Amino acid sequence: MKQIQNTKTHLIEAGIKPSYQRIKIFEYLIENLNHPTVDMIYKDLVPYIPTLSKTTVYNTLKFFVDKGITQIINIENNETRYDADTSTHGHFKCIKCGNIYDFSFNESNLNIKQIENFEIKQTHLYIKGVCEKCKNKNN
Amino acid sequence: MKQIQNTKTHLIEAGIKPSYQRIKIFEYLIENLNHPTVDMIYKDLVPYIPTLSKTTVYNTLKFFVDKGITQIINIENNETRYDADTSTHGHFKCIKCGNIYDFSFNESNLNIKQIENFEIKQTHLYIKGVCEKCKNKNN
DNA sequence: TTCATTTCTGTAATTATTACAATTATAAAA
DNA sequence: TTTTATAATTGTAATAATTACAGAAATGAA
Ligand SMILES: [Mn+2]
Ligand SMILES: [Mn+2]
Ligand SMILES: [Zn+2]
Ligand SMILES: [Zn+2]
Repeated sequence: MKQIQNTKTHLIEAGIKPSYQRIKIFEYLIENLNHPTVDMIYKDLVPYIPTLSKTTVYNTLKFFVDKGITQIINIENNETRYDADTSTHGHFKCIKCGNIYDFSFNESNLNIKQIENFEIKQTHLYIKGVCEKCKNKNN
Repeated sequence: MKQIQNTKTHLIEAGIKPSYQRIKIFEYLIENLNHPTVDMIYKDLVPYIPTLSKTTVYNTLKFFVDKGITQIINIENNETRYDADTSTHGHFKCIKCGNIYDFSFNESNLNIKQIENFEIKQTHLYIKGVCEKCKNKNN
């Protein structure tokens, strides 16, 4: 994932006016690449921004997604997660500990025949299973 | 996808007592492989089963998933879809017409390094974009 | 038929998300 | 600096999907 030095500059470059809340929410995303939910972001930030509204978190994330600096990760229904890494990469969700791990994969290796003439915008790959840590624990 | 001749037998083989509702819901799934939502299933079946409850549709689908004869397809958050084809296959969602297309892909080609020692239970791949029909329409 | 168990149903509760109007902040114009 | 317009944030209400739960109905054995 491309390293981001300055949050403010990164927001401006994406056409986003860098308000206090937006900066804090985006910084949270790049510091917590564990694919947090709205609720996690809100609960973790509200002690530092007591006036923060959950609606702002929702609105801001939607805005980030529209502007292309955040992507939505759908693994479990009813829990939308967010990722500041917008590159195409895979996610592994451990069914024991719940952790979500990033991994890279080669999209071109998939060589899919049935949708050859379709226009691809986004590719999402996720795997569910048991991570190495949890596998070793249960032995 | 493996062809299912007799719904009743298929349910029994999966350890599911074939009640009237269960048979109808499963038959709906194999006749409508367009990955319906609970709401679609309910709305389409209730004219034929006037006493049907949406809760039954929810419960039955959960039961089918537990017993391994149905899988959940998560593409859009807030819309859980169901698929009687439990084989590992990909889904393409057209952002224009909303149709979901099945496609096959070679899982073994992925050879992902980062999760080599992880135990894989399920692999989900979905692609978003514009299908061939919609692409041609907009020209 | 009786009884126990399973399945189904309807309603209420819960949770995530969105709509919306009011408030606050920002920044340009006077 | 004050005024004014616009944008961002907030809080509450509304919506929608899902789950909890208790009662009714169906099933199947005793
Ligand atoms: Mn990621
Ligand atoms: Mn499918
Ligand atoms: Zn784990
Ligand atoms: Zn289409």
